[in-house]
Amino acid sequence: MSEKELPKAYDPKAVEEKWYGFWTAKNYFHADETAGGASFSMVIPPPNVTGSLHIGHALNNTLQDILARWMRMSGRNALWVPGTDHAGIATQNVVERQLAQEHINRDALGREQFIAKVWEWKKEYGGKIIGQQKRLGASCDWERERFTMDEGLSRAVREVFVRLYEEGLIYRGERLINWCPRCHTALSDIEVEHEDEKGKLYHIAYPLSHDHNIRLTVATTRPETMLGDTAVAVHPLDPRYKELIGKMIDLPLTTRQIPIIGDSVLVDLEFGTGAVKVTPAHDFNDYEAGQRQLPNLPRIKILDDKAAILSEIPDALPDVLKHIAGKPARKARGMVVELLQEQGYLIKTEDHSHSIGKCYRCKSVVEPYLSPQWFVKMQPLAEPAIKVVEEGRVRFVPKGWENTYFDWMRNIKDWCISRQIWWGHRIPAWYCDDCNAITVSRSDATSCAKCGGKNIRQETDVLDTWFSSALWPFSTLGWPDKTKELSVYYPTSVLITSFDIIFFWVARMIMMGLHFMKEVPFKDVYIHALVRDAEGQKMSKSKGNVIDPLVMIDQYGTDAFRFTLTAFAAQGRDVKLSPERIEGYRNFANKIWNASRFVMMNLEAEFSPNAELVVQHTSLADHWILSRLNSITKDVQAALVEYRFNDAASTLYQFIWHEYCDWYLEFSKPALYLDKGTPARTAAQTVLVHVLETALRLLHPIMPFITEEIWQTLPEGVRSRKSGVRSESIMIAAYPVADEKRIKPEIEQDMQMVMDSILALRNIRGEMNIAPSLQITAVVKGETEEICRHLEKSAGYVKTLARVSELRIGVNETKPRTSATAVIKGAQIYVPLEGVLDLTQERDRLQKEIAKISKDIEVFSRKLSNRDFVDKAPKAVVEKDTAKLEEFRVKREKLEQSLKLLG
RNA sequence: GGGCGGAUAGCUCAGCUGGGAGAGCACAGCCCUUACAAGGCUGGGGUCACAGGUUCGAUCCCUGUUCCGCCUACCA
Repeated sequence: MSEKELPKAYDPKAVEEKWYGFWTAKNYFHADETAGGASFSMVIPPPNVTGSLHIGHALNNTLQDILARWMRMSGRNALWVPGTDHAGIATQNVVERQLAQEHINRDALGREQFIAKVWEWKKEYGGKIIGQQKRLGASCDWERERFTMDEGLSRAVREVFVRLYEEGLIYRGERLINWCPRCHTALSDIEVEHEDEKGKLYHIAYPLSHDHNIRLTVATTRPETMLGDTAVAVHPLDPRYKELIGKMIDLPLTTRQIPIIGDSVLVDLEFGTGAVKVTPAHDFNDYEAGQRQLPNLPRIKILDDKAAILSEIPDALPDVLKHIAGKPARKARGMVVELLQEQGYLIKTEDHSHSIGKCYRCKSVVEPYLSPQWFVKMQPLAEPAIKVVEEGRVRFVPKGWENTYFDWMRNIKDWCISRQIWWGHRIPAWYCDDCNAITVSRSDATSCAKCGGKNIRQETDVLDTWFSSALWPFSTLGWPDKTKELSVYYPTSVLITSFDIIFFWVARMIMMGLHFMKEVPFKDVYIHALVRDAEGQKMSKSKGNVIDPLVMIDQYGTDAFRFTLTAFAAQGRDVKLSPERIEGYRNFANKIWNASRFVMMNLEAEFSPNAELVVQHTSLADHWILSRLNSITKDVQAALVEYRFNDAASTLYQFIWHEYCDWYLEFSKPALYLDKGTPARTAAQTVLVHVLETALRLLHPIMPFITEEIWQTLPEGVRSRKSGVRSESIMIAAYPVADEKRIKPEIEQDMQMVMDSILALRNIRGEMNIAPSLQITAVVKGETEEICRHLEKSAGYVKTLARVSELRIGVNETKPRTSATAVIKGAQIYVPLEGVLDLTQERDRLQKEIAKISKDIEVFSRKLSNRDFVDKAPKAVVEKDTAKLEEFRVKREKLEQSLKLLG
């Protein structure tokens, strides 16, 4: 047989590292900005340095790698920029925890030392995820790997900050913001996750100042904040209370008297008691209502930065504070309620569920907190960003996500960008102790820009991590310098990401890209699904349902894992993943492996394809598989263009397994068993290996490793060439392009008839329990001479694949006595059963089939006797159905005859 | 409260602009046939969530209902 033999089963471990090393050594992943040609570019969503590759990254990176490899093979100057995000709060938390184990406290360490520790940590662990992306096969240009805190990107951050400040789009002010008492920092609105919680609604009576016998009952879920109440609101149209507006009320537990105000936004007539306590320092609604109604309404803070009750609150009774000062808000709640009850102010308590905000990093309850922060004015930036999506200059795929984007963008609020942590880009602003002016500067300031004084100190806050991510598409390409990279690769071609960071990242990139580059950052945004477990649950460590990509890769191989993710990445659907699925595609990899092994076994070492021989000796099966190959090449290309990754995957799966392996390899066997050098054999070999080689190239973007491994073992002459030069790797070979002339529907139809005949005969064998080893006789009655001639030519296929020793074909053939019958389009097939038959079973089968077809006939007759249908439906449809009905009738007649003949 | 998506075979899902319901897995039967048992061949299995409407005809379009996800919100 052959000199070249592959191992019997595909072993991913043995090949993956080898080829990844090869590709890297050859520098294939590197994109050359001076190379010219049409470019294709993407930036990776930078994973957190703290992260390790989870299944979401794996899907995200796989899809990008498919595009990168496909585009590269298609001749584009393809760049995929990798990198990591410093992930301010997340990383600081991780390092703090690590230090805590060594009993080191952040504050004791000091800012400088702590940051040094984080860098140390980053150096040691920050590269972990990069290594994992490499195991996934990611073809990123690693020479261009960036980090959001590296020198160049930090420069971009400062440039952006200063320019926005100078344009008046960044400002500092005291506002009510979301505060995480655990991380000890401000958060932006979208960094707060809302969760439903079962709580209580407390009804508390506030006595009117001028007459203690009249009491107004307010309802609240947070009684402890009442110490910060500075008003009570009622609806201005509420007949119960409108007389009271403007009157004063005594705030229980304090000596404070506060006004009753009317506010139609704050108060819902239908809810609670119709009266609301107003705590502007600790509630967003109340803060806004205060600004709306009484700009001078005092804001009394009652919680400190750890969400504990302050020890000094204006007008609070001393005994109250002695009691609860220093207690966390939640604990204080019960104590306040107790006090109110003792003093007769608590009217009642009822169950009530409402949503509370939690920190997206540490899940602590977030407090509205009054503090000075830095903000970006968003509306001027949002408007052009809305426009480009409306105009289609940025296209979301699937389109539905555009609504999500618009909703948020049209109601956008100013972005709180300051964080009270240490790890991140320190805000380049300096406060002057002499004149209080703020100096904002690209380089570290040494004196006050206003008074020239040297008494300045830098802002201690750092920027929100997402501030630097927003610049990613251009900062990674060298901005603010005018680089060749920017001119070649910006705007990038497509961004691949998941929906949960549309606000955090996608929207902000569009805004910043438009503002600073005057051009969109990417033309398409492909939003992929979220990966869930087999039960549809979000994967999380606490649920214990996490599938570790690295474990899957170890177990089933990278290619099988990648293929699984691709196959399930249907647009707009969540991916439900389970190891069994990966196993299924591991089997696919093995199938490809063995098919290749078969091909190789049937090639001489010195084999070289012979195109001329193919022209002269091409069989029907050859034409057929070539037609199918070109047809699916077209489909795969079309699917990739439209980001229908799953369609590309299933098309290839279907073709390789069920057309190439199941049928074509079997068809080719007779020719392959001819003597060496026989023209028909050489022709078959040529087609066999050509289709394999093309299919491997089509599949390479999804399954890079196995395709390279097999491709490299193919004989020299059959590996595709690029401009006449044999490619030294499949990853730089040309991506197949369909040759439309080779797609021949009539050939596919002819082949279908052959396959139908084989299926029919197999079916008879199966149903009649004819031993597989037993050769049978088959009689075919074709409806026309043409059909008979065609089947006669293909008799070899039928004989081999259906194990038929004697095959009689003709228009005048008749049904032999006691034979099984099968009807296919254009012919009847009979198998004499003498010696092998089970009459009862066969009778059952025929009766069943007659019943089935009778039902079809009934349906169609009814349809065709409907005058409306015949008159109004398109002619072609009516004709088609009429023909079908006739076909069914003939078929039924044949079946009934067979049944009779069977006796 | 607002919005989006889903409901098709036991399971997971395809079904493009309406024209006799599909795949994979699982299941059952038969096969170690010289590429592959991680395999081959064959088979069973569905009122397309429910109720209306449009149409000659609806899994597909429209309306409503129920259930399930998710996003979003200033639900004291």
